[in-house]
Amino acid sequence: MATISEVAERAGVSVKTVSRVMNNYEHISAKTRKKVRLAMDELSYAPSSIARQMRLGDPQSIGMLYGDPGSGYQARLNHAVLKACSDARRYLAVELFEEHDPEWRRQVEAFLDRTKVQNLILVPPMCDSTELHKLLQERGVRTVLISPSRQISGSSSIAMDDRLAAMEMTKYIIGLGHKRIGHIVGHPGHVAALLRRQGFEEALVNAGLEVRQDFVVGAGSFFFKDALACAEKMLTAENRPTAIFASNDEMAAAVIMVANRLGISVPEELSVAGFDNTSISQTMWPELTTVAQPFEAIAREAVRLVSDDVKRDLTVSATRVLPHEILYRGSTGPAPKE
Amino acid sequence: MATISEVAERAGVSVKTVSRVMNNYEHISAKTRKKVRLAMDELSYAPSSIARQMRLGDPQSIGMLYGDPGSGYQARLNHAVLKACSDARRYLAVELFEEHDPEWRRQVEAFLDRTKVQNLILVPPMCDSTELHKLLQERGVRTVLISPSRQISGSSSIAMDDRLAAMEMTKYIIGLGHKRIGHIVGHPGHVAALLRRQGFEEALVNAGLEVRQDFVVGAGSFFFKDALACAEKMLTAENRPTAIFASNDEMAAAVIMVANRLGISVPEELSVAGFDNTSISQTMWPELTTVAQPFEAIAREAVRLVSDDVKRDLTVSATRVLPHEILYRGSTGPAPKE
DNA sequence: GAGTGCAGTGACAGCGCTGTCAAGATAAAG
DNA sequence: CTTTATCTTGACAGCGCTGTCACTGCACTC
Repeated sequence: MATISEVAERAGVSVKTVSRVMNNYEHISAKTRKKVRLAMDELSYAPSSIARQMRLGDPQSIGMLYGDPGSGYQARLNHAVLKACSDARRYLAVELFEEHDPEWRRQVEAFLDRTKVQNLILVPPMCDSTELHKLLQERGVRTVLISPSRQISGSSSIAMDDRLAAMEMTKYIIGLGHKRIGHIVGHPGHVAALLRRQGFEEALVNAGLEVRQDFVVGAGSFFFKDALACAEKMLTAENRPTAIFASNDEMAAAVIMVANRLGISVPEELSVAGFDNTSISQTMWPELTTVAQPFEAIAREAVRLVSDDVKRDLTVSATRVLPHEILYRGSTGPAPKE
Repeated sequence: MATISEVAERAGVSVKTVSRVMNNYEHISAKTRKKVRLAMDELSYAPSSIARQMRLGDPQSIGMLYGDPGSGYQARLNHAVLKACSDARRYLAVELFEEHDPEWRRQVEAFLDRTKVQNLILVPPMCDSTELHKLLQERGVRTVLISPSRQISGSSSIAMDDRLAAMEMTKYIIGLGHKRIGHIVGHPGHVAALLRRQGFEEALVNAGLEVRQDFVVGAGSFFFKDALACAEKMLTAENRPTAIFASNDEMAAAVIMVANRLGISVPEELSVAGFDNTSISQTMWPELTTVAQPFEAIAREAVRLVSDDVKRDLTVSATRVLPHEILYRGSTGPAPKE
């Protein structure tokens, strides 16, 4: 409601000075600053990001390319970014991005033109498109990548430590007494899937357990449907595993499904663990033990990174790794007695 | 890239005239109009919605309050609205809305102030908040409701015919030869759940089948977890149903889960149908027969409704009902022989 | 006491667009 | 051939904000 000039009038200063206070300009006397702050509070003034953006490319504006939230992961992430912006009182311009659309280039350009966004948050899979990065670089748009498969020079990125988390999860399962543990591998094109597998195998090796190759299976995707066959293969094998750690929640849910069908009870006869803490993990019954991606923290950090403080002199691309958490829920339990 | 003044220059007219052409102003000579159009095309000009919004409340701008997309329904709907705006080249301002947040009022007001949005698309459950409507009315914001539980005077709304769809689905199941059909009721606070139940019962009655009250159960929610018990109750009953129609996909998935556990094969011994066509319906195996909400059409219509053409003289609130579709997939089949 | 430097502030313009008003052009009317 | 009504167009201002530049003090120097 309140406009900047009302604040200025109330504080008895010029409009420009109010602007300076807002943007933490250096050369402002403490007294003036306080006066302005007070006036702003009294009028509960919030700057209009619209007007800011108008000033040809407000460096404050944030954009996000929004993929199809078909997967729980996408949905959670999009939501988290939205929330982080909302909390930070930052305006988020959202644009749909359809990978397969041959028009995507035009779409993105139109988006940038319309919104004059200078900062873009890119989530998977958009963050791995070389073409997209080239376009953005040409246009001088700064990007922050969330869990990219590889570094892009000039972009900082934020991720969690998939390998470590997978290791911890596996260690936990081993700690429950399990000896025969299976893993369902995710999409091999995603680095995350590889890292999770690595962490899994590493934990087994560390514990002196054998890595049975017939217990590390994957169907080339992250999908429920494809995981069904993998789970079936493992669970009908001789000396079947007593625990299965899937590369994501959806596939873990498939394991539970198959176990149900085969009359194997979870967690009594089979422990199941997933990864991501997406909605399906609590939809299932028993609820899935899983790795909680720090979605909220990741999003908050992303917003922070595109903010003023962080100078863009980093030609070196920094990666920030955020801590995860393991959620112990009903789908895992002590290994059954032989 | 191109700005309005470039277009004006190229067309040899004033900036204002270009603006008039864009907005389909009446008194423009055909010749001028054509010239301007041509110049716009040549420069592939797209108006900056930012600048428009700046002109204090661009009536073109659309906003949306964005709920937690935890459920597949929410995610699909949000995505569809986003896509519709993108296709219509309309700028969508998105704001998170947390029902339980005591600060919601402030949040929404700040959002409206910041963005000057004049049109708001409201999806469930936001579209049913009396408080919210009061606030929006005070501020003169026009709203379009998607699948509201009840009419709000002054707002037009868009919905599908839940009752009819449920009837059709049930009729289809009956057509497959099923005689004992169960229904899992959704959240009784949602009108959709009630309508679906009505449609179900109506179809049974029409077919001369008995409505067994022990086969119409609900646990007061739309959740997977709660549906498990309902399914179990029905499936362990004597003379169990040979088909179960759940009020949404998530609960239908739960039915499949329970069936698996009980060694009842789907669809050979039990047909299962859901509602909504959310992602879980294709995540499941067999894939769920379900009612496809016309998400895309609903969203497109919503965008159309907030557009200029439709005058806001409708003090009467019109409801537009969009056609649904039934998706026949693997989870339903002919009734087993007795 | 005049010169230099910088902290602190404001006047002004302009981002891309549209509402207002008024002028010029044309058509209809007298 | 004027007068009036109507159509078509442009000049101008201003939405809320920030970059630029220029100005005022005051603290130092020599």
